[in-house]
Amino acid sequence: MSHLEKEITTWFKMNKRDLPWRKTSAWGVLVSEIMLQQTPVARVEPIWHIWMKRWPTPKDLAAASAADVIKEWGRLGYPRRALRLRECAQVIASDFNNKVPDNEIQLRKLPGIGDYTAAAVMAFAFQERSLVLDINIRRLFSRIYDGVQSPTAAPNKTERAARAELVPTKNAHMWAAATMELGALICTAQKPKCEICPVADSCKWRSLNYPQSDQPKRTQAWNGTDRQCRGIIVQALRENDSLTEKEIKKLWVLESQVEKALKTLLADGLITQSARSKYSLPN
DNA sequence: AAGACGGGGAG
DNA sequence: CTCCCAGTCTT
Repeated sequence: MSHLEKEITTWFKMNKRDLPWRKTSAWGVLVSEIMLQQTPVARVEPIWHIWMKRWPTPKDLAAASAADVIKEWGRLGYPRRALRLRECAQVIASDFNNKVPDNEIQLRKLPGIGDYTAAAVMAFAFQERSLVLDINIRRLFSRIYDGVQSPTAAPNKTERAARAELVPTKNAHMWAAATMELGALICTAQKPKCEICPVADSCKWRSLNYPQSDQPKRTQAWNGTDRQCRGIIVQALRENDSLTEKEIKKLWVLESQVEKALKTLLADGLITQSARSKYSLPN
């Protein structure tokens, strides 16, 4: 075991958070990983508990209505994730005997599961060796090894190869969890806590006296008509049971026709009064 | 390779 | 106000 691995895993055992998805089923891990995509831990926790109680296994979620799924998603953001997670549950229920596949290739094919989530499920649900590269881990290694404050927008081949070299043969899942936790709690994007970091002495960024680097350009959330329409529609879904499966799906499948979908909903009286007043819509 | 896609808490 | 968050999917 390398010096760095020892320091980080020792720190992890002493300082890790007691997160509910660290002691749950593979399905529970998968649900948490989808919810955690671009979404802070603190906001996910309460919703995760509600989902696991209501839909304890894939087939339970597979049987839920799209409207209920959107409603229970609450304010997590990116509500299409909720629909994809439901599709994912339907595939697992029908094609995988209601069991989350323990194979990265098959996981990667499921809707809403990309490189990160497939690797994370392998590590955290099945304790298998995989290359987990989330923003926390990427930032940690960017600083320690590259001396750069912030990682690039997306991992490239070079980065993946370099980080794959670091993944230990034994207890790779703990390496993933520990580096992620260190990135999330100590090696933070803003005001990192270097004075209490267990590997500060090994950090190139620190030894270079913290050179600044531009944050990769993040695409601005678009504030056009379509987005406002989607907000109205989601609002209506949260308050209204009348939307059909087909109508809901149309909102995300036909991205360019959201405004048209909204008009349909208005015409059919499916937009609630509170949504009308919130968005100053005509009655 | 670049954009779209949510929402809210922190500074 | 800007920045950030256990990314994914589509041009």
